[in-house]
Amino acid sequence: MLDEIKTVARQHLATDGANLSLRAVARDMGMVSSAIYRYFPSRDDLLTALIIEAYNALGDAVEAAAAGPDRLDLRARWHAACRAARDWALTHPAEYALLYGSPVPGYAAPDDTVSPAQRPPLTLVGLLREGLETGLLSPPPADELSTPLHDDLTELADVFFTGIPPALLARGMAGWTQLFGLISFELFGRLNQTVAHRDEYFDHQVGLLADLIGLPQPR
Amino acid sequence: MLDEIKTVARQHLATDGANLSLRAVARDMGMVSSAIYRYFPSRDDLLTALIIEAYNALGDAVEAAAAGPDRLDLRARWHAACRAARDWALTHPAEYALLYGSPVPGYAAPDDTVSPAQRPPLTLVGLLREGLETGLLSPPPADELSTPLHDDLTELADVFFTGIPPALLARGMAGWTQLFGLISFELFGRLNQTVAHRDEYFDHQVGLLADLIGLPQPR
DNA sequence: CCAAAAAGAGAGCACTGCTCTTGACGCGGC
DNA sequence: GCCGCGTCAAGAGCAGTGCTCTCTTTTTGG
Repeated sequence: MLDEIKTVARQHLATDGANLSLRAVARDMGMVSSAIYRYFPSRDDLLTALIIEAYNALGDAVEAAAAGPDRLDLRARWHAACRAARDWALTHPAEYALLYGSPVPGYAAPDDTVSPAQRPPLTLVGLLREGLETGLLSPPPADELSTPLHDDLTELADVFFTGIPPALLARGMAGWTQLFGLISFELFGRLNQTVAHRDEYFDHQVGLLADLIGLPQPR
Repeated sequence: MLDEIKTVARQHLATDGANLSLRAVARDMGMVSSAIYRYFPSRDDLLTALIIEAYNALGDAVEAAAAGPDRLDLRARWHAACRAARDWALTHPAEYALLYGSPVPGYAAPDDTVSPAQRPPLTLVGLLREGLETGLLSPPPADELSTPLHDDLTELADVFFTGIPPALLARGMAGWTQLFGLISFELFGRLNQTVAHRDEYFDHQVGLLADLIGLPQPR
């Protein structure tokens, strides 16, 4: 029953975006609107459930893609992970917008969402750690960071990304940011009448970021 | 009168986001809701007016910042333009979200918005053109692009960015994308409990992008 | 088989965007 | 002076929304 509601709600998400209507969902299920409130105490709780599911679906896709290629071919795994994120976003645009679009006004994401939300960036940075451990990836010079930023990122590394030097972490975050920007621009129509070959464009930009991070070229 | 409505609407935008209420705006002005419709035929038209104003405000800020430093110090101008965009976004978060957040469901941006929307990226790419003309910037190797992407970008350059070789244009677009991603992540709370020194973080990431684009270090 | 628990139905409140009709002003021509 | 006309605002009304409350039906368990 919970699943049925979520399924119908996902369909409405595609057309109505974040302001989907509980009453419309109820109508589609042949129920009366008040009956939904037995399962989800409020509309925001329904949204939260959808958000968590979406984060996990995206996380599954990215993690699976990153584990696909040869473990030592970091560049292939980086590309695969990025493509998986983009593919998921293109097939689930409304859910992606819910996750990474403008925050819904008046909606504060509860704590249950933060752990699923961290899965995609964690896998990307996981590639960096593996690169360091296998010696395939050499960290950028440490002196390129200002002191306060250095401290911020070492602390961040201690909590989430153990063993990543701050300068490399900054570049990893740049990659994650850029990946998000690329997908958002494409999805939100910023590439319309601009770039026709979206796949090639995306791959090229992801490759540029791989260069910036320092991922080695395949031999 | 039009201006007064827009001013009040901007205030509501800050709290209610994209789904601001015409009736609430009218209440604040001591009018009845139907009177607003004499000035804006629909809520979407009000949104459009706000969007155009916001694009122009952002464009003004970015253009002014890019013209501030020494004309030949491309890197300083790049940093200034990026900082201006971020500053504007931080002081006008709701309007930024309206421009670059998830598209409002059911709302299609009319053609009046595309020209103001192009001002920020045009100024950024304008820096690249000046760099080429003054010889301060050397374009990346042309063979790093696949053929279809090369064709796309040369065509795009012909229309909007005359004189920019496609490989450089791709890097400029990467910069624009990254700038958008950086601001969005910060504004949408993705840096909470992660990076404390936001200014330093932003500057560092913008510097990384400047490196990728090939902007020369100041002497 | 019958009581207890769970699930749905329905009415209602305050709110939304939007339309239509009605009434109040001010201004120029006769 | 007064009549028409265009501009403005007001009010009622329609269909929709999230949410709460009460009441009835259905299902379940001992």
